[in-house]
Amino acid sequence: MTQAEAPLSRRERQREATFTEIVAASRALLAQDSELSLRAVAQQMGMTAPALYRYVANYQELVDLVAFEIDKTATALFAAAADAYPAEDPAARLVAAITEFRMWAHTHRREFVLTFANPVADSSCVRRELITSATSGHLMTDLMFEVWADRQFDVPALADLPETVQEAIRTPLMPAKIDRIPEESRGLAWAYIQGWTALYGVVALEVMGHMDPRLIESGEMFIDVVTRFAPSMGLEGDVPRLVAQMRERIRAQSG
Amino acid sequence: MTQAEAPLSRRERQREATFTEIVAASRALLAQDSELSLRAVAQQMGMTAPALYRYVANYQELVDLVAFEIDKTATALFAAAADAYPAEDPAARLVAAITEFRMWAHTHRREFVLTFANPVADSSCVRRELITSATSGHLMTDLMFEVWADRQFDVPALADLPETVQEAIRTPLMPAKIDRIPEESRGLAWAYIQGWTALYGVVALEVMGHMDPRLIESGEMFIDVVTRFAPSMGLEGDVPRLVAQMRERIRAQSG
DNA sequence: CAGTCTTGTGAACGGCGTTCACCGTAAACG
DNA sequence: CGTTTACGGTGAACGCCGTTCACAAGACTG
Repeated sequence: MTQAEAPLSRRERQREATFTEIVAASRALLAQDSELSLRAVAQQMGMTAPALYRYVANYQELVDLVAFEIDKTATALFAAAADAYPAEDPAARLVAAITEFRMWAHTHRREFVLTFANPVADSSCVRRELITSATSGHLMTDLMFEVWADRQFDVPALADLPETVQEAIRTPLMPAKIDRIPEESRGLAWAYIQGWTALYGVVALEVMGHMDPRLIESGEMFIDVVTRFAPSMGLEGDVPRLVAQMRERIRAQSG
Repeated sequence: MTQAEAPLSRRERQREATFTEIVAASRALLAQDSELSLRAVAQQMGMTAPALYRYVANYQELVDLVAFEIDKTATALFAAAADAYPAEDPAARLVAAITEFRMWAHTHRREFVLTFANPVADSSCVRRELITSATSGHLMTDLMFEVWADRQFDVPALADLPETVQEAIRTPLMPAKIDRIPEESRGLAWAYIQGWTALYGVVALEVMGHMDPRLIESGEMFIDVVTRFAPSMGLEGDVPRLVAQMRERIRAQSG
């Protein structure tokens, strides 16, 4: 915004490169299920730990940074899954992204916990700032908006919602691209948060292992949650095919 | 079971006492927001860290032990909250316990994360064993059973549920006292897991801070989740008074 | 009494986040 | 051009952590 073009000086480019290398090294560690530590990251880059403090204020900031980056690349996966379905079928696209989210969470437990189940440090500016611009939130809201544009399902009128909810929706702090939503349908944002809450509940419970292993493996609770939420998006009739779609994706992974 | 009476020898009593002191020291640390570490626990007890290894195999086992104990004492709180309402009003009792759970989670973030949002270590026997006998699960199932006994709301027929769900319900690994449920109503267990998943979603999201602070503070999403779940328990007509009950409890804390 | 088993200790190892003094070198400046 | 400055790195150190191990003192057992 402030800087239209970026006349990155040599130094700045170097610095940028190191930043991305830090993230890459961190993700490599997580991928190979090693512990994420400053020393380990430094070693992976052929540096020593104190050097990292030139780029990051402390350990927590590294975690936040990595979490944000994970969210970004994971979101690309979800988007790709959605793009396997045509724009004319927004319901299938939304379900595809959601299912991909669930599968990703299971194949990337560490990353999931880091990104979505990490108690956001009290007022840690860095994280808050990043969370506000979280990209997975944007994608999901977008996909849900498309479903709404297609089906025009009922959303609660703003006036019917509790005051604090109205405030939260009117000036959202969390990731949401509500600018496309017409004023009279801002209740859609509330529906979005409802859906995200439900989705988060199953997936987190599954990933944390606080659920019957057989239910986790089959994914039936996940399917059930989506199924119960679908009608509120005007998708009653689509439930069978959407369930089939989810089952297929789940089977693809386990088989 | 195997030992009817307990002729606890002096040594055994001493050992038992030390065990409870370990848990107490750990909880004290958590309460004062200190880090939970073997060394800290030992110091709190006037011991040295290695001594703890006489009681606990490793750090994770201490955590599991403490988590189980936290669940136990927290459950007592939830039960007490339920007991503020008469047995003739099982809906109010259930809602009271659930609301208390939510409030407790907020006032005991650390404990909540430790107990309910801790990735259960892969096949760590200790934890699995304890989880199976988790007491909060028992309480909630009981309270929900009472609602069912009162309202006789519809539950899915076992035959209508996916196979893996049937298995999971017939031989539950998770905490649930299903013995009181008549054979033809075992679907109630499924309804219970649905409810727990929804509840877990909001509360975890709130506690982790991955939600608009204003929604967290007002608790409106929590209320919304309960409200949307109530009809499936035959509580459509009770929603207004139950909402009032929740709002009162929430206000009592913040105000 | 002697012997064993239990429960504690202190020292040590390796690893962690973090700080600090220090040093080359690349950029910026006059 | 030379000089100065600031950046990005180092190694050593501090105080934590979980964990191991040899060892000692005490309590039970026969």
